Amino acid sequence: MPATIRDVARASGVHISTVSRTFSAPHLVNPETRVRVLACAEDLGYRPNRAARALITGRTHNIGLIVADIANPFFPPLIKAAEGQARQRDYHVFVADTNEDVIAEEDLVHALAKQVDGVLLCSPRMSNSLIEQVSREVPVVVINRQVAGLPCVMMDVGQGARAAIEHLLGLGHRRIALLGGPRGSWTAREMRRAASAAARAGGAELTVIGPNQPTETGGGALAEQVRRGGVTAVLAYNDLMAIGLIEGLDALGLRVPQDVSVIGVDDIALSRLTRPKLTTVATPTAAAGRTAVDMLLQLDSDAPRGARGRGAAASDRRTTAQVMLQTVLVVRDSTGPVPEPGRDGAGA
Amino acid sequence: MPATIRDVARASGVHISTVSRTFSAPHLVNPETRVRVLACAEDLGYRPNRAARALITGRTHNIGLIVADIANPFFPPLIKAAEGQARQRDYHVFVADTNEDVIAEEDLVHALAKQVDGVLLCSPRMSNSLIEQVSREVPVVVINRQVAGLPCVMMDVGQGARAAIEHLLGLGHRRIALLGGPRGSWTAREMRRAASAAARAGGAELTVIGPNQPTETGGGALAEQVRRGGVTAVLAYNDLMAIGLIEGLDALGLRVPQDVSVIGVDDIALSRLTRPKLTTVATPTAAAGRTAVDMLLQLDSDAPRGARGRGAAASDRRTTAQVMLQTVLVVRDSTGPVPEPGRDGAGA
DNA sequence: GACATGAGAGCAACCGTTTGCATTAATTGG
DNA sequence: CCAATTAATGCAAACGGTTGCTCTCATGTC
Repeated sequence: MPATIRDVARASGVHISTVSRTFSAPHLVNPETRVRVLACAEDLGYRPNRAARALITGRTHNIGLIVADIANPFFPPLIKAAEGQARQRDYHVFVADTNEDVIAEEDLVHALAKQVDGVLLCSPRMSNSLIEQVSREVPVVVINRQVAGLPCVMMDVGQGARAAIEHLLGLGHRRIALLGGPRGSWTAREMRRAASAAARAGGAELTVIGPNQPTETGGGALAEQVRRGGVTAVLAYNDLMAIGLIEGLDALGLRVPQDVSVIGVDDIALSRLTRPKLTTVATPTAAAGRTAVDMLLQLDSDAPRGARGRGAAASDRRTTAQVMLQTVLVVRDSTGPVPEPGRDGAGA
Repeated sequence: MPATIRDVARASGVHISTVSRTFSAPHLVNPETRVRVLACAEDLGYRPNRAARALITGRTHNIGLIVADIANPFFPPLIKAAEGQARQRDYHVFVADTNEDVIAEEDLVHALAKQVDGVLLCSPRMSNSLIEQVSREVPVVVINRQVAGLPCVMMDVGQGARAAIEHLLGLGHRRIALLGGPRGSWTAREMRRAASAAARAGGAELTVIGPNQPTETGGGALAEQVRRGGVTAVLAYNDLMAIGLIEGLDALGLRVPQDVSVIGVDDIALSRLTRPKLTTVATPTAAAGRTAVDMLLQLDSDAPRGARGRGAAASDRRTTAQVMLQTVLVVRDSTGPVPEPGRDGAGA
């Protein structure tokens, strides 16, 4: 069985409180004593029991990260960044996956609440009011969504979508489709708003198809619909859907970008590997992960010990930071000039 | 602040031990009392504090899952399967990522040890002796590696590699390269052994290139070397490397499968999306995840409470299960007949 | 009617830490 | 030389649960 603080105390001939202080408040113990205690601890392979420590300090030094789908290549870079940042601050990240399921999401966050000091909700699918309720139980930072009164880190997909549409307009496209994201996604709503506005401003027609599953399969399934729509360009909710769509279009004999231009969002590693290489809106996922961890830890150090919950949490925080990270359009090979130039009267 | 067991006891007019039993041993409390307690608990939003419970029961109901690289698409399906299986058994999975780093791996497993009931070591890069040492501290199930005396779940990549080589032999290839995996990988060693044997048996020449980083970049970087080697077929350590290699070969003007045949391992979702679609050895990752969780939980229920560690753990377990899961070769479009048939005198 | 039986609930010790307070010894200032 | 301070340590009460034991009844048995 693992050595406890008592074993160390016995071995080094001091009281357990001295051992405790040797680890959590070294300046309070005599250097000589300290080295002796440390030696004994080392000797016995002692490691403080975090659960016991958490019980009394109220700090587990763990943070939870809930993502919609760990298999979606969008998330891993964010997860890694968060883990790295947390590790630097002596925290651990526990990742959990909801399978894009609202129920599982709620269950998980509750289950996690008690064993972490805070939760990062990444691309949550649940309702704002549910999120607010959760935030009363455990400190929360929301990623990829705006929730009033809660700390959020968002990526400016609105601007990204606008840039994408303008890029297409510049290539002469006037009939464009938007492949919508999953129901409940804030990002999907933002994209839709921005894309519609940009299309309208440019005198183009934007057809919205969705909501959809944000996967290759989801994208591939829409190929037929895209063809029937007679559009010359498509902006997809994410790269995965874009890639699936290209695959699907290919099966229908439509070439990208000769027949149809396709733009994705996220700039996942994969988008550089497919052929054609994907034009996409790059989102700063790693930065988002790091920022979110910092915000959560900040929140956490502000909160007086044991003062969690009881409604006050969300409201009386002096400044509830909301960070918007910039996106950038990366033009690669999946977009090109509209097939029959001038047909819509754009140029002349 | 969250309601504690005492609040519930007060509200329902019983002793805390009765509340405790209402949750952890319902049959010991009078049905009437039980419903009253449950009602109060519900009312106060009471949820047992897992940390406190863990302190005395020695069971956290969490299991740790340590993977080499969460961004490698090989892992997510395994993670998801493990999570699902665990959830069914009322356990939670905490995923952590080591970045293919031996040091981080060791740190993580130690940090996790105290807050979980067991650890799943997936594709560990550390030495066998280190793994054994770790297993003395916390129950461990090893995935994707064989460690004597420890429960392991492996995938039969040896057989897979053999099948792959034989497939290539059947297509007339006689000069084949093997792109090795990362240093310390058991899978890489197994593949190498089996592939060498199969090649020798078929009268072919096998060049081993490696060890390498098991990523697209790692694979892409080897294109030049593959060309110089003058081989007509390549078996890569995994799909990611295979895909990277194809990309790299393409940049050098070599076509797959016309000029070079390429086979990967894993059958990640992506391998169906690239062009050409990848021929690959499918590994039963989801099954591995589920099996590993079951084995760990089994282990855990065998162990008498608090009897962890002290050297006995590994040795006196009556049966240390070692499971080998089958792999299967999936032939797609990245393999084809050798360029100049008969040049090596195979057919006639 | 005495007695064993068992169900239901309470009591209190315990899990491994942290931490406010009390105690002691050594150091400083006047 | 005494009082006041400070440094180092010990003491014991928490934290939020679980569980072996004890106690009280109500029931069933002969």
